[in-house]
Amino acid sequence: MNTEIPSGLPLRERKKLRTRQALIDTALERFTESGFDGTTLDELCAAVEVSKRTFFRYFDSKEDVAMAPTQDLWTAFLEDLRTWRPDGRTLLAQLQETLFTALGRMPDEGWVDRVLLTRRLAARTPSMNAHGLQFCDRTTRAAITILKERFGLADPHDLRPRLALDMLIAAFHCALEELTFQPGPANRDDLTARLRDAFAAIPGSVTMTL
Amino acid sequence: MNTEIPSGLPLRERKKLRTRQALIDTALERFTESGFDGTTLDELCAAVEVSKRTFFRYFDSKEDVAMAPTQDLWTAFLEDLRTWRPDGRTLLAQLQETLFTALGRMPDEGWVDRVLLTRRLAARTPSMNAHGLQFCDRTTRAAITILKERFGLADPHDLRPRLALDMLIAAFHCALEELTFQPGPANRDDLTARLRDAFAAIPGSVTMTL
DNA sequence: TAGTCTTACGCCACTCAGTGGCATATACCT
DNA sequence: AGGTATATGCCACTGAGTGGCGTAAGACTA
Repeated sequence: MNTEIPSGLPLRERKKLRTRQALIDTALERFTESGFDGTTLDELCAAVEVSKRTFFRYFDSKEDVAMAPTQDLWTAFLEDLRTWRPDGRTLLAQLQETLFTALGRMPDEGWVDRVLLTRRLAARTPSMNAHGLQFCDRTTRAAITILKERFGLADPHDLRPRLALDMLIAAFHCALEELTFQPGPANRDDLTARLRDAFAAIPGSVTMTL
Repeated sequence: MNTEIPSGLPLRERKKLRTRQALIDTALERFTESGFDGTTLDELCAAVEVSKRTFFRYFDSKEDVAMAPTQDLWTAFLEDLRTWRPDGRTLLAQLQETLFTALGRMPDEGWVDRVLLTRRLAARTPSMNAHGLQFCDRTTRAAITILKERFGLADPHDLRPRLALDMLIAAFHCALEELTFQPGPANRDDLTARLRDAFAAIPGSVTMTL
């Protein structure tokens, strides 16, 4: 169920990582079982044996703790984007590849399952959905800032980078949703495959007729 | 500052419309002046001389009241979408036109200003931004449902309609953002113009190279 | 115009998320 | 072992949002 704790760190740091992970796991468990609104923070904190005050030193909100796995992916994405050299291909194609790279850096044991739990929770909890979307929005803006820093992008009113990023996110959401409704367990490769499909559908969505 | 009240309605309904509008206007005023978090619902309710209990009979949340103007547009959009006959053109092109039509039905006195106030508030208030995005998401899903009802859309795994809708929303956000940073007042036509620019940028965003 | 019915509203008490302050404990360092 | 830094716990508080119930005000009917 867990991401292993790197043992090279000082005891204090290891403890912190462990409580953090315990909060995430327990939260996903309880939220899934009793619903997001049906679980109080006091209950969650009691289960992990941590004070509510401490909870808020680890996470910004009740929604935040359940979003952590997804958050990890996009944090990795932004990191990769910072150390990235464009080749001749399409911006969109390269963003897609960067996302694949980031995806490859996620723990492949249980990570996708946690992401799917998050997604299913968001599907039935408006405030979680809202929080997740807001996080995507922040990521988009951060990515644009990075693009602007690394390559001039002379015209600040050029809307294309922003639109390209939004398409990336949209495709990601599509892929996740497809995977959510897929019966049986899923792993990182399944997500990758769904992502490829979603990316492939982008050009057609612009020219599609009814 | 106000949307006029249709005088054909019974007194009770007119009163309701008036308190609703008063809540919206006062909220935008206070939020803009003192910040979203710097304004309590008790203050707002006191200013409009309404109990907090009543506030929640009109709106679902504190964020909701400030989003009302934008909400009106997308509600109109969905209405138009329901009574819509496809011609030979691109799905995306027709969605764009539907949005323009809906836009034409908004009150052109002050409406855009309210939308811009909302947008500026969202820019500096995470919870408002989140709420707004969540609303867009709901709209997207509703639109897809409508599309599916009206034309078979045989394959439920065809991602293109969803992606097209997301592009429409992305372009709308781009247009709004551009308008937000434009100095001086803005009217409905300005928004229309920005929208055209944003829509025009979509194909290029797929093929753009860096 | 009176009488009744309906519906919106106000009030009150309550739950729960989130915050600030301060005392205490626990890991770190020398 | 002793001093320092930092994470945690406890307590009291604010503010959003809800449920229940009595009351007032608009809406139909005669």
